[in-house]
Amino acid sequence: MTIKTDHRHLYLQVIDRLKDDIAKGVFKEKEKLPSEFELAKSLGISRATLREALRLLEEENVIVRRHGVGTFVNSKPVFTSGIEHLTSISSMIRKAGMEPGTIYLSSMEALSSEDDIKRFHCEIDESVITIERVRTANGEPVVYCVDKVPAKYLPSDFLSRQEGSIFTAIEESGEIRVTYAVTFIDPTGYHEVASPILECEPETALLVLKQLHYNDKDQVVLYSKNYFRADKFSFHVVRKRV
Amino acid sequence: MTIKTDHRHLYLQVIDRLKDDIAKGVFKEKEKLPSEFELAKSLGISRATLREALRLLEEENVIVRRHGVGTFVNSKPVFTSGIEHLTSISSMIRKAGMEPGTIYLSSMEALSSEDDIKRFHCEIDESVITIERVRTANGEPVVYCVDKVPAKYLPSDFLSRQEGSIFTAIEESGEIRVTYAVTFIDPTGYHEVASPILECEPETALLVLKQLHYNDKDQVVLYSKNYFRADKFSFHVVRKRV
DNA sequence: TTTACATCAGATGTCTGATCTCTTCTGTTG
DNA sequence: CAACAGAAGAGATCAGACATCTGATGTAAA
Repeated sequence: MTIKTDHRHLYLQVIDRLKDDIAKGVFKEKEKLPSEFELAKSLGISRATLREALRLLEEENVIVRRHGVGTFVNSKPVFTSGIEHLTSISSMIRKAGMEPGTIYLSSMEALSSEDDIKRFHCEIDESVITIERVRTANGEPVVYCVDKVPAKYLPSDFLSRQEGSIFTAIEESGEIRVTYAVTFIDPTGYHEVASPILECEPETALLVLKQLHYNDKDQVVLYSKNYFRADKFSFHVVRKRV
Repeated sequence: MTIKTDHRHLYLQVIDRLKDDIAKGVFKEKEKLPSEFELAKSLGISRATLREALRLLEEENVIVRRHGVGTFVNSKPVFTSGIEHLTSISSMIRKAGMEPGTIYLSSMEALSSEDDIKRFHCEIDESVITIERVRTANGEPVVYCVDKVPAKYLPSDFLSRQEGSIFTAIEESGEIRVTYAVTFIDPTGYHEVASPILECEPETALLVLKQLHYNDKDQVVLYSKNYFRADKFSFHVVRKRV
């Protein structure tokens, strides 16, 4: 029994536990999973709860269940870093085996523009913070980021910090949690601002991801525009038949 | 009672039924859903089965459940046409209010190349069909498509048809069903083959989607490379926090 | 009047244990 | 050897109970 009691729902903890076990190799590819009855017993939970977890793992393509046969671990834990998962740029760079870095270009605070009001559904006299940064991989510039966030969502001392993740700063108070984002994908050839900053030739294509980050109340809390060097980054998506 | 008995699992039928009801407006936005007990009773199923369906609907963001409060219909059925759903180019064009068309450039049948063998896990002497087409919207070229598919997956008379969806042709026999695809997103500036075909200037950016289509046995049955005019198409993704 | 606390009803979360149905294996029979 | 019947094991579904959370309401104290 751990000190820190996990207050999240049980089936979510079970999902994490099973994913961990699969990742650690406790359960190997194909076959392997014990029957629901045994698995529930060994996890110390009821079969009903285990089944809720299994159903979601099946939906995520982590496992496959066959009536009357058993539950199987799906090999290929590949696509998990696809664009449909919201991950930070830092972790993407780190996963590629390189060291992420950040160069702050500018921060400014201004009253909300017409676009801001539309985006954030905020008041006309609200303060909105705009931050420009360049993300680097092993010291080389790879992404140019422009982030906009209403000042009320950030700690008051944020502008003076000049470092740290905006994401983390927003969630710092504990009142806001970014749960999902809608990303618009937009290829660009030469971009007069981004291309020089990223030190790339005019013929190097850029991929622009415009993202609206939402909290659990479906309010936009962060708008970011990221210019990726297409020759350095690769994105993929798993598309499901509907 | 309908004649055709539905042999799919019960919880899947329940999901469809609930989605239908929401679409039809039987259950309106927010609030509305009866308690699990009542809903199960009115659907003639057990609460456990209903809960399996509800859990998946929650995962799909169709509903929201709050412990001790109730189950609510999530408004905004918006983003459903995002890139994470596998839809045909025709339907994308039609949804934009334009008339889709197809121009066949070439079809050829050849023995598998080294790449083909790697992609399809096929034999070295197998026949692979390559089809080049241009998709049009209101007569204007917007997408250049190169599709590759092992001949064994297609009806023998396919090459002589010169029309119809490759997708449909593959599934025609009833033995194969494409269940999902993995799409790699790749922006390009000028492309020496695609750009002239799409009649676009060198500075018009292209978005290349390379897709591996899988059947339910996780075999690659179709590889397609689609060049979209970036000024005509827009893609978006809903990214979930993990 | 306002605030704080206790209580309660109703909803989802979890558990137990049983039955139903599907798939696979195995042994019998012709 | 093939066809069929049965058994065993697994997931699918069911029925009902209890646990826990949330929101509303009533009541007493400030």
